[in-house]
Parts: sequence; C-alpha cells; structure tokens
Amino acid sequence: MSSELKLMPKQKSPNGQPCCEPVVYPDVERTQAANMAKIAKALGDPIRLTLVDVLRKHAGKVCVCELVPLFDVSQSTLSHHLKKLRDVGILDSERRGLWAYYYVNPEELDELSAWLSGGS
Amino acid sequence: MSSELKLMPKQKSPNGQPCCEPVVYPDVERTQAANMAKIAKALGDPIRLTLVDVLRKHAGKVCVCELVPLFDVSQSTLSHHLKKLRDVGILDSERRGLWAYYYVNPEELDELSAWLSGGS
DNA sequence: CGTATCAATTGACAAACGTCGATTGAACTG
DNA sequence: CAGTTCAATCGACGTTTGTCAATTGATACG
Repeated sequence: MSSELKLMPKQKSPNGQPCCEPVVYPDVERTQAANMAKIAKALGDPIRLTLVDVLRKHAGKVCVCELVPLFDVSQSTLSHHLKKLRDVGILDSERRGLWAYYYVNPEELDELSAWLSGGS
Repeated sequence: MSSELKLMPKQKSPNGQPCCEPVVYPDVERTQAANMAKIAKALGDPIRLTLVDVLRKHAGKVCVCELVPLFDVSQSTLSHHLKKLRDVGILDSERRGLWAYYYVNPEELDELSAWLSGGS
C-alpha cells in the first residue's frame, strides 16, 4: 500500500530505435489515486458491493436485521463488512433502540465514478 | 470470497413495532456483483489505479520500461501489478522484441462504471 | 559465441483479509 | 429484577496480498 511517483523513463536504445516515442506521466494526483483506490478496495468484495447496491436502491435507511438474511454468512461477518464500508465513508449508520440502520453516503462514490466514466 | 444470496428477513417485533416496513432485496445479480467486485478489487490499489489512469489517458500502447520509473517500487512488484490487471481483463499486453507494451481494454470497466453512475 | 538488457517468475515474509463461534453491551419485555 | 433480542467486538484460523531480492528466459548486440 503505497504509490510514490517519480518521473522520466531512461529509454536506452539497443539498436537506435527507442522503445517508445512519448514520455508518459500520471494524470491523477497521488492523493486522489489513494482515495479512489480505498473506495474501490471497499467495493472489491461481492458481499460489500451487493450491500451498497441494496442500500442505494432502497434510498431509505435499512435495518441490519433485514440485511443479514440476504447473505449466506454469519451475523458477525456481515457486521464486519458493514464496518468496513462505514470506515471508508461509503455507509453511515444510526441506532434506534435495539436496531441499527444503515444508509449510503452517495457523494463518497462520486470521485471514483467520475474517474471511471472516462472524465479526468 | 463468496456471496450466496437468500431472501426475506424475519423481522420479529418485540412490542409490535416492526423494525422496518419494506422488504429489501438485492438488485444486481450474483454473477454481476462478483464480476464488478473483481474489477473493483483490481483497482483497489493506488499503484494499479494509477497504472490504469496512465494507460487510459495515453491511448497508445505503453512500454513497461516507461512505467517502472513512475513508481517507487521494484520492477518485479510492478510486473506483479500489471499481471493482476491483465488477469482480470482490464489490461492487455503485447511483446515486441525485448519490450512489452501494455494497453487498456476499456470495455472491461464499463459494467462497474455504469453501476457506479447510479444506473442499475 | 559471450554479454547486456528487459520483463516475467520464483521464493520468502510480514501484513491484511474473510470467515467463524463465542462473548459482550445495550435496550427492550414481562 | 431476570430473560431476550440485536448488533458489535473479540480471538482464532487459514488464505491472500504487496513487497523485495534473486533468478530465469528471451532477445538483441558485438
């Protein structure tokens, strides 16, 4: 987990032909890249991606007790995945009595979404 | 790494109030979710995300020898990241003599991109 | 031929991950 | 109060990850 950037290739030419013409450089900032990678990583599990999908489509806040039976994993495992999504900011939660309700923070997906859509 | 889906919460009501009104269910198919999670996971590292960014912006095929000096990691580590991106189909490569050239398979990002953009 | 260069592979290692069962803590019920 | 229920946390486990140095394989040069 790092991504320090340098610049400029060396491009030795054995027979005179260069390996390539133009010099290449990154276009996203290091901090942008790190943030988007963090979001992508959180989405990089089928259960977590499905959780985000369910919560996004639902638009309201959804009780954990409704989410657990959707998956074939234990309650503690699902809680772990919810925590992971909350840790990176994709989800937020709210407690009401015994129950906990989760919902999506849509803005948190915007940067990655924009980048993926080809826009710089 | 699994994500088997069931259906229907149980929704016991201690005092008569249900924990929530509507029943929730996943909207993406299991195989879609698995595929998108695979792509997201591959993008879940700052170096790999930056590699995709560089190659996407560049539009032509880029020599590995130009990519290595952009990052503060060893040549073998970068090769490992490139392989990972190629394994999930985001990148393809082509050998010309001593050099190897990588380029983006843009369609491979479309499904995740569309999902992230709010479209089902 | 022997040497040099680029990129992929191997082997090692610590860190992070996904999963579970068991426990804990909080809040409601009777 | 004692008992129940929901969700979070803990402790353990096997697997995967990111990294490096060293090696290998392929190709080019003299």
